[in-house]
Amino acid sequence: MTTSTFQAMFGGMNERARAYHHGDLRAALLEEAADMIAEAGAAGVTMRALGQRLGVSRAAPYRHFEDKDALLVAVAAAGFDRLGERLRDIGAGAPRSSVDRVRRMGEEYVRFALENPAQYRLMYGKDALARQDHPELRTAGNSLFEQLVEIFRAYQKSGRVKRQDARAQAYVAWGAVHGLASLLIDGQIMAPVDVDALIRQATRTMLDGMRPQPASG
Amino acid sequence: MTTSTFQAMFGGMNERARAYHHGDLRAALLEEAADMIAEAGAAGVTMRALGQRLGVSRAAPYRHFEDKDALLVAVAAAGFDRLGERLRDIGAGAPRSSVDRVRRMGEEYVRFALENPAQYRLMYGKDALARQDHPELRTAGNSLFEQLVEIFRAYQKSGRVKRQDARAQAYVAWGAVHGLASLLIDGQIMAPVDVDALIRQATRTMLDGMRPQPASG
DNA sequence: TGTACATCAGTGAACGCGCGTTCACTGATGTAC
DNA sequence: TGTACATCAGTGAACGCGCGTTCACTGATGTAC
Repeated sequence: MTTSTFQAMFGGMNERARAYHHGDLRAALLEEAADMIAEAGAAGVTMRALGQRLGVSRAAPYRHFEDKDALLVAVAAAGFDRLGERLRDIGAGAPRSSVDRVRRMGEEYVRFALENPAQYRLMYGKDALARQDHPELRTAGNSLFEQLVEIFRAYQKSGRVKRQDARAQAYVAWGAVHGLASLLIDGQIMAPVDVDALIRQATRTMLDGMRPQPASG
Repeated sequence: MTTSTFQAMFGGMNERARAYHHGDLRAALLEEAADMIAEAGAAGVTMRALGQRLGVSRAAPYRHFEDKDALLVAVAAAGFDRLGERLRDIGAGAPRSSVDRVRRMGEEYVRFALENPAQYRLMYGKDALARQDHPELRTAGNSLFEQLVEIFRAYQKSGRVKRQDARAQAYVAWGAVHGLASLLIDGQIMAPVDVDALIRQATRTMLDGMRPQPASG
């Protein structure tokens, strides 16, 4: 049974992978864990199932990660990197107006959450707090936020946004997209809704609210 | 040991409560569960500890709630009721401008979450989705949202907000306060921040962004 | 006012489950000479 | 080119834990007559 599972899983791989040593179990663990998270949430990841799915013993993952938490931290950190890259790509894309660029980034942020709900929760949910003592995760999360602050700092130069503490602006903007993303992935916003339109409206509202206002109550 | 715990817990209560029958175990369970949630989150509630803390056997709670989920549903529903009441109180308070009223409601919403983080998560977190098949919870949640939609419908009459789908506006506003609340209670917004100022800025930005705009890009 | 009885709200012991993790081990690999 | 050996990455069995829940039971309560 172990043999057949093994063959089924690695039949297409090179000889090396078939051997006693896996080849690159660490990378495979990260990938498989990300898949399990996508399928059943972070709580659905068990070290036992993880080994089994890779055709490896239960104890094998412990050769590569100190414990389950360390594994989840690595997956979450990878998520921060991916999201950061997607936002950077938009910033570096074809030249557009600065408002447009920031708005697109906000929309992209929500889209990332919708495409990777469980991983997003892993990155920003309450349990992420308990993992803040892993420096790897803290760094990844912080640097993504600093990226956001930089965006607002640059944005202020356009005159399309109030000149005030960019950090506070970043928090407000982050709150808006994070809130919409959370409501959507947690099933709080029900069926007959045009999600794309809602995302656009939310980011637009937030940016409009940050524009320098003519004197008015 | 059981005896002394019992006396310690009920020493101050009337004779009835000391007896074999608890008196009002159902209400006591709800209250104690809410306390446990506040202390250790919803995941920290165990049926065993619950019984023990009330000086009652492990099995006793099952006389009043079909299972653990039913108990949590009841606690969450109570949360919706409390939050709804707090928002209604503001609406019914001393007359103010309509902007001011809505802004205060937004701030109150975030404050509720900050004061009851674990219960708030229970109400709106991902596991709430799995409990949507309990009609009690669904109703409580929906009616709070409808309350929010009504607020925007009334608010539109003031001319201080764009006349458009009040439902979509409600989602956007909800997203903004929910996002800020979530970031705060999940520890994503770090220390040197004036939380009250941030809450004010976020609700204000959101409402400013909803104002009818003079023609402009 | 007294009694039989149905019903209700407890008890306490136990079942069964899935989990993270550890342990002594063994096979494979790479390297020094 | 061959060999001894250290090291690394696996194995598989087991430990121990806390949990939700069930079960047969018993004491307390309320009610019909």
